[in-house]
Amino acid sequence: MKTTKGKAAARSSKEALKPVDDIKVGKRKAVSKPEKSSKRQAKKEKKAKKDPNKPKRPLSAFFVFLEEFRKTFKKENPNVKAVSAVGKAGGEKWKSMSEAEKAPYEAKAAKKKAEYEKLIKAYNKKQESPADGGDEESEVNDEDEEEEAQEEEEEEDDEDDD
DNA sequence: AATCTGATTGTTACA
DNA sequence: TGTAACAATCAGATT
Repeated sequence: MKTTKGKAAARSSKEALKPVDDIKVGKRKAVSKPEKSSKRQAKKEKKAKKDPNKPKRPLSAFFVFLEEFRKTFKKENPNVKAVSAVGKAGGEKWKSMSEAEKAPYEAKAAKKKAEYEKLIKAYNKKQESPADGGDEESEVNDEDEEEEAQEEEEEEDDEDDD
């Protein structure tokens, strides 16, 4: 049962038709120490959805850009239904973009990261055993810490000379 | 039916 | 320090 082992091209026959000969892209993992093979968690949250409160990792600038790119890509390529197509196209475009272009995306990603830290902290707290013999300074109030940090910071003041 | 896969890069987390 | 896996997406594919 190596359901999780599926090579870059094994079961699916749509995009998996790609030649696995020199595809070095799909080998991000198992680069030199596959001995452990002790994955901390499942690969997707779908299966390991045991903790619905667990915050997902912050999307990287690339992913933030991808979300927008996907719309555009699908709009111009409504026939393309392969996720890999957008991934590849987005990847190349991303590399083609200048850091100045990625800047706004990185800024967005930075916010996600900040929120993630906050969420993960709260998540850790919930996991921790609150029943700790000690003096707690009125910690939990209603065990319902809903996020409420909606701040729109637009720091765009850098366009003058050209 | 529900889980899983592929592909991109970045980022996070552990040893 | 470095590796390893996951973050979204979408429709097919597999269990």
